[in-house]
Amino acid sequence: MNTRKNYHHGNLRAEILQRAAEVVTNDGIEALTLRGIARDLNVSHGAPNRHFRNKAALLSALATDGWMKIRDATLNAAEETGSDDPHVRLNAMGRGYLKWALNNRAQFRTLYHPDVSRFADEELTRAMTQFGDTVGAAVEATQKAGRHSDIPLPILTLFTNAVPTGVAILLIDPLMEGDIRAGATENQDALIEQVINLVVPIKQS
Amino acid sequence: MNTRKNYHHGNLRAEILQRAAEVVTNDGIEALTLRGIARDLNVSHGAPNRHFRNKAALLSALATDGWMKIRDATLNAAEETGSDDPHVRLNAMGRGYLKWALNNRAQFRTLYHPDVSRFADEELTRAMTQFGDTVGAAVEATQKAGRHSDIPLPILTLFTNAVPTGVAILLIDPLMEGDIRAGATENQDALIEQVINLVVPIKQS
DNA sequence: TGATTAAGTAGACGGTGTCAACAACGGGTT
DNA sequence: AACCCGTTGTTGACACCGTCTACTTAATCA
Repeated sequence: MNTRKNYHHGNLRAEILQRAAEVVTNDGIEALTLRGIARDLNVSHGAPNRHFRNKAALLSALATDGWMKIRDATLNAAEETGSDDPHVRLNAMGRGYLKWALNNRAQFRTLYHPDVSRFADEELTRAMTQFGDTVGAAVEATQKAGRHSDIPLPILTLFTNAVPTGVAILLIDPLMEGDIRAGATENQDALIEQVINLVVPIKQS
Repeated sequence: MNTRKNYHHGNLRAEILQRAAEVVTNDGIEALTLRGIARDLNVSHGAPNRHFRNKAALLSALATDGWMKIRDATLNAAEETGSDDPHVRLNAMGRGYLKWALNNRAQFRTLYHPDVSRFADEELTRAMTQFGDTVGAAVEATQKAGRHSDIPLPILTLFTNAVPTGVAILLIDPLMEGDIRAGATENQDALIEQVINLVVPIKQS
């Protein structure tokens, strides 16, 4: 489609990232290949190496993007409540996280993929840290407001994080679909709401 | 060590599985290679193909073994309580699951690895179903005993499953170790106990 | 204009999974 | 005992992959 005549591509790096995201979405991480992407972009097989030191770096960039996006989704969900009740906000964050994960399954998978985390570069760790800080602060706020005030904050944070993470992984795994028919899109929102309410119950005021 | 003179190996399939488990444990899934295993066993590079149709089938067998082992660990933990209180039993199951996962990190990772679940064979799905049934029954028992009796059983099951799963994945991910220093082995048991108590509180009698 | 550097190309290398053709073994059947 | 035949292991080939190096082209800037 892009009948460029330029020898220089201009923004190959961005196009590689976009195409990689498509491939991961359509065919999964295991189908991602540097040479394949180069072919898709009508570019020589060595071109991607100019922009990504190796395949792990590409994966890493993809995961970095994912962490930033899921952080945005989480934060936006909190803002959209228009409330300043920590419980209401954290509850919304959990739902926002889960909704994003279920609507971007392939990219979500990259976040916890072994090939990614093993060779994480600095950008990736920073993106993860930012996400962790964001939800960490929200969890702390709920505890100060009285939620499980008797247990250590790190434990409460771990628990709070684990539920959306675990639910997303269970629901996304194709093998589980048989067991959990709740994955159907119709009642997806209801499912999310009910399961998140178990972690962060909204106080009746 | 095995200075076999036989042309026929006898139990090559079992040895491949064992060696594969070692490799995964030591160097991770991404280091697993059919040819490498063949080399390690002093066998031609094509030999493994007689026992596993392709690499995915080997991974699948590994995951099947993992599901059976983690089910055993879970069931044993319940038995060792010597109690018939559903809450006590389910609580112990959660701890047994988590302990097994943290002590067998590499194999645990195979359970949710994308390359595995995508090409699951019948054995694997059966092993997963058995695990699911086991904990599903335990969860149902707690609900009948009064735990969250107001919400649908599938939701409660999903939630109960998600916590140990999510916690294990978060603690195992090498990138998280910075954030969650609770992974240290000394207080690992205490951590497990506290986080599981948040999902399945033990009734004071 | 001319030099320097970034960006893309072309070819090679070793490694991998998988397949097909072949060879060795072992257990029945006669 | 001789034979047959299916199982298991071997060998060689193929296509593909990631990565490296040397080369070429284009763009920038003094």
